[in-house]
Amino acid sequence: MDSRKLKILQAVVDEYIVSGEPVGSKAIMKHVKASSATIRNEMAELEKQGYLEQPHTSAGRVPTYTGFRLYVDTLMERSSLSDDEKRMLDGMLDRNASTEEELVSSASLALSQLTKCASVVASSAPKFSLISKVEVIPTGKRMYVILMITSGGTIKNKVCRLEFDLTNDQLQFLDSYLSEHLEGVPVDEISDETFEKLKTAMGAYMMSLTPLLSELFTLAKEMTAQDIKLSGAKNLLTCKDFDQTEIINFLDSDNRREIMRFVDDSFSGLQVTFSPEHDGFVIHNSSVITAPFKKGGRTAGALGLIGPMRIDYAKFIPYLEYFSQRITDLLEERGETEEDE
Amino acid sequence: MDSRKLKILQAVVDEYIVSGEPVGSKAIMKHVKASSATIRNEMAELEKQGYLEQPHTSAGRVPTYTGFRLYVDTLMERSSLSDDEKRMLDGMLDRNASTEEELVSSASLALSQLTKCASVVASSAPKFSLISKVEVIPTGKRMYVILMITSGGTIKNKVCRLEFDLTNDQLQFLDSYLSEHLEGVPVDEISDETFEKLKTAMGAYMMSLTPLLSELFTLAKEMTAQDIKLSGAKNLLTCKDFDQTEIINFLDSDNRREIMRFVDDSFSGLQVTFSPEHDGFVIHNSSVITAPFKKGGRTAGALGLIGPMRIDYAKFIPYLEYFSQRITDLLEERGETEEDE
DNA sequence: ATTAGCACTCGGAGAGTATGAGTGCTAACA
DNA sequence: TGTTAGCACTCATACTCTCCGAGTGCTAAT
Repeated sequence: MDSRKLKILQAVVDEYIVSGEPVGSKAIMKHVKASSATIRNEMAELEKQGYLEQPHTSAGRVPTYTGFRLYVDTLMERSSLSDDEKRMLDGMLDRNASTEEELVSSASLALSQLTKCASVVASSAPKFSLISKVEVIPTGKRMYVILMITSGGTIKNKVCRLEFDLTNDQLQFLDSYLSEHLEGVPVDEISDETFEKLKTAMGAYMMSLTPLLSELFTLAKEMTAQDIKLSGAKNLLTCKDFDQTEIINFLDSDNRREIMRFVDDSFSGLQVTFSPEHDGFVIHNSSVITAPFKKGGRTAGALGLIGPMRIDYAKFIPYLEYFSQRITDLLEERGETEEDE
Repeated sequence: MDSRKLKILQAVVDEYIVSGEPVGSKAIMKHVKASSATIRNEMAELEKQGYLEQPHTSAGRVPTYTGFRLYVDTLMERSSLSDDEKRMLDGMLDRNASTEEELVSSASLALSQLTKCASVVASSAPKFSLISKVEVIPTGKRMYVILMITSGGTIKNKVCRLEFDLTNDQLQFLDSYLSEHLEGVPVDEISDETFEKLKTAMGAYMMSLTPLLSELFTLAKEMTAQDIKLSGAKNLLTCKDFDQTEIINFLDSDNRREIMRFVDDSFSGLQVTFSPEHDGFVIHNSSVITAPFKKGGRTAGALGLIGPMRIDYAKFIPYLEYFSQRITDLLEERGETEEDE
């Protein structure tokens, strides 16, 4: 493809990103040394090739999804971060966060504030992390709390209401059995089979303990479930590129699944995807940028940005990259002092 | 005040609630035996008295806040629930909920779905509940989890990252000290003084344990903090009586405080308040209905509904009352089988 | 005191018009 | 042959104007 045509396409996208309105041939003259007539001819061809489109006959051109794709993949010139910017981004990260989750959340919050978009954190299920503690604690009559902690530092608990109170015997047996057989086991190894095995191992206590075990089992499942957290979702509402009712529906729906779909395969590296590439067009006219972060050498999750297709890629992609790099670094630092996991 | 005038006011409000548009004199004729001219005269007077107002000269009348006040306080005819309705409401309540929180949440969710409004739950801080368990659990290097459970069944935990690892001695000492001196203590008795006392009691361990204690202390504070949960907030966005940007701002702001303000004094009984009565007009044109529920004879929280001023009071107030009654009953039933608290 | 009748008001919908940004095409030019 | 100036054409947007009708207040009759 003609190099001038590419330049024109780039100019159209650049211009469209800042203005949000169809771009005419005259506006392009600032970027490309050619007359408006020439540019018009080229734009007509770019339209035939599917990179641009006209909302109506007498309007300027708007990049199509294919146009954005090309722009992001090869045309765009990423701006690199100034030291000032780096300092600012660093300042927004919560370095005192005591958990990985808090650290990543702070990055997500910062992103959503800086970009006025929604930001998402997908903590990949720490499948490789081990159960470091399981405990059943009686609280009030017939009420029990199951507590589970992993080596990764995740803590979850579940309240369980039984039909009958447990005897001390039962409780002690359960407690010692659980600590002996579950602690040190990778969370993702808790399967239906382990559940069955556990049940039979209870022997005479089986009847009374089964409800507790089943709760314990679902708790373990929740542990391995990939978690997703959205921040700044409200920003999407005020973004005029989106259809408000569509956004409301999106926020209403349980969007975890929806989001997961297009965050999932981003774990290998920075990635930009557009709504036509997301199954079922979750939000029309949107794009998603994701960057993975690592922990102990393995991808531990991803940081994402959900915004309109005309988001300022050149500026925000570096933000995202910087955050994911810093998170990786910080987790590394910490990892050195914790040998388990 | 003239009885016919009251009837007319009632008719205007009734009509306005269903239509959402200014009500003309002709529409009132269906409800009041009088000619449109008579009704017009009366309406003009009601306007002078401040109960009605006209958006513009040639439009019908809209009730003012004062009009709504009078309507809700004395005019309105509450519909009573049919058996079918009761069954439906019962069905929406999660009777298997293992915690009070889950139970009340299910009611709140149901309310927001039925009314297409936002619903709020304010669990009054269970000040009278006791700490039934405090535990410090090591997880990974320098990482500790503080776990606190109250007799009411609330569980909270906090991750704490220390500068140095604790010795077994320190940990054991802390654990036994905490269980001895904190378990059985009402959560709201944990004050700055207890914190100081705790610190000095640590003796030689003080230096190393203080960070943990301070986290423990904030955890206890969080326990007594009144909690508020909003469901169906999105409904407010689609409600055409509200200014969208105002709603977005409201959702953006940390609305707990805002909401608390007008839920707080509702703990004595069912109550309807209007936005002009809420400090700072949190949302223009809104009204809030709240109903308290009890536990062990004491008010334990309130269920609330946030909607437009033209919400269907006659229908929804009974819903709210029914839910709060059922919750009170269910908590009572459970209370009987749990003697503590 | 109530009501029928009437003139008046005013927001909102619809039609017609002007504007101007932007196009495609043609013909001239380097 | 690729580029450009010029021009006629298109069409969304904004604006004005008019009409309509729901609803009012007032007056005079009941």
